Amino acid sequence: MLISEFLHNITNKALEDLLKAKGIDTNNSPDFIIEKPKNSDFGDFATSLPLQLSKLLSSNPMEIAENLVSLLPDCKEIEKLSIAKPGFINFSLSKNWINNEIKMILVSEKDYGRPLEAKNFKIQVEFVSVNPTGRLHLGHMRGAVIGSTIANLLENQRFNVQREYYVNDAGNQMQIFGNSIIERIKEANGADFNVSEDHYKGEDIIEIAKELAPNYKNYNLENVEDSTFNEIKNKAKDKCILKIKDDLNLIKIKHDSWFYESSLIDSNYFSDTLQNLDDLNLTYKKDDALWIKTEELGDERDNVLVKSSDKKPTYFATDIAYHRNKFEVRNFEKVIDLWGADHHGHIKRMEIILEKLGIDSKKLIVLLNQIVSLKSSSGISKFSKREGTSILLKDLVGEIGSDACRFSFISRSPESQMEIDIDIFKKQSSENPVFYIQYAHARLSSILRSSEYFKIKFDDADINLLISPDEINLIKKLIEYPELLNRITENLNVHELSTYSLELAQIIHKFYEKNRVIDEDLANIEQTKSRLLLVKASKIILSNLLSLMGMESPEKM
RNA sequence: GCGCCCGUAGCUCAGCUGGACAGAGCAUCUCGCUUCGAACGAGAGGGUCGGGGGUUCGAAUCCUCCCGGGCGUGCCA
Repeated sequence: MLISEFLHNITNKALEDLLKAKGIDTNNSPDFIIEKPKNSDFGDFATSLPLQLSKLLSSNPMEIAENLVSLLPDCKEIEKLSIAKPGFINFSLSKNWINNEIKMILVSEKDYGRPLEAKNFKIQVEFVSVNPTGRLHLGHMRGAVIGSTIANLLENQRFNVQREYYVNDAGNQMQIFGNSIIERIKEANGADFNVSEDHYKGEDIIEIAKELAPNYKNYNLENVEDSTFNEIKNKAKDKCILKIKDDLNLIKIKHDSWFYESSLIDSNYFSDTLQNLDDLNLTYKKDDALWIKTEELGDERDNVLVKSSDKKPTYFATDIAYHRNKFEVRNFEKVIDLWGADHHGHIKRMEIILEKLGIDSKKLIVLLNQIVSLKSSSGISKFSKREGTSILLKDLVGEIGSDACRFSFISRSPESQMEIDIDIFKKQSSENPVFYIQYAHARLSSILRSSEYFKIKFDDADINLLISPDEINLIKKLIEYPELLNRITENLNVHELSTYSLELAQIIHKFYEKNRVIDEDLANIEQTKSRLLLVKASKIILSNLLSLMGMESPEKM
């Protein structure tokens, strides 16, 4: 159990006792939190419960605080309880308990902060899911990095996690993609070509077309037959997906599952879903199209499921089938989708349809990240795949590296709007805070190498010798780690990982500057050993963090 | 117009379900390497938390109204 949970439990017990003594129904007891105060003078944890109770008990918060404290049990975890104006209770943890945590870090290593047993709970994290109509660019990185970090974290917390990429290969964009490829093949083969407004214009498209061109030298591609069109489109799609996989690989992302939109149609699961909606009396025909009655379910308007023009399903229609499949066929107990903010209007109608299909929509969690836009001296421009004006992921990673890229996106909360000035972005990458964190790791590694060189064994070191402010600060920061992981598992705010990493690195650097670890004077060997223990524990936590964020933990830099 | 999101230091951003003096990095200005890595540390300056009301013992955080920006409001995805 987390220490904050433990403190909450005993405080809650004291609260109930207090209310009973006053003859108040315990059902009225307020929710309260145990939190870490910003100022460490106020102990390791604190609660403002007495302030919250003031009205209910109609008495002075300071008195309530005293009463509550008197009702709290003596326990080995707590060193000191105190009250502070205007009505806080402050908890200081016992040295003994803290020392045990440090030992736990050293024993558990990668498993520190993880639950002991695997959770039998299937979670799918679906992220990236960019149309296979070109390579990934800067605008796609945000969701990719956040999604992969969430998946890493949930896996770390022993959920049964599947990382999925949804391949939108059945829609209109694929037709445009196919047409674009064919024009570029014609171009590559020296024939007349016609790249218009509606075509994808990026270098990546030209590259794919060039690879395919030799196979179609003797084809007349002017009025191409459906079969040939589909053949070319599919070959180009496959090549494109391989390139997307290469791109993802560059930023340490590997999906477990690639789910094709086309498979929903081929397997008749899509038509089955339509039938299902029809059975629920949710669809109707109008203007030669098939509509769904989302307005009466609370959406802004009704939506089209099957288009009149080509009798093909809309994105929304196949997405209903896709999400139904996640829950009904594959039995995920929770699904986390990472979408760009331009999809936010899509959430509500998806949820109401899921409910109609008998699926608890709370099982679907959609995380929106705000769209990334490019800023330059000429103003703000958008990433446009169609226009090919984006900055390719592979180029950016090649220039500034995966770790700096990942950190830049992890460290911002998803709802913050990013207007990236690419020159500043690149410049900041060279001095990216990730290097500050990694440098701390490299320094710790260096110390441990020295200890091996001097053959200093410190398994039996005495943690009680760690008493300087820098050492205490470091220890306190380390034992926050399980609380951090627990919190992010709940709120999915992975940018807290980056904030914590920076704080930890800072404390490590301060500790390093002021406390020489390896003292060559043998009279101080016990202190050397205890500090080595702390160094090792710090390195474990730092390395775990970097690993969760998908970054390297360098032994040397 | 309507809906959702955002506005915190010169710049990029944190600030965890309201909590105890508004933070970090970069940039600017000082200072510190004969000892484990100076990709570091110590210190200084810099903010009416977009603005006005309100709720509360307490508001950057909640409510409301303005201002400014993003996204959505397709038989695109």
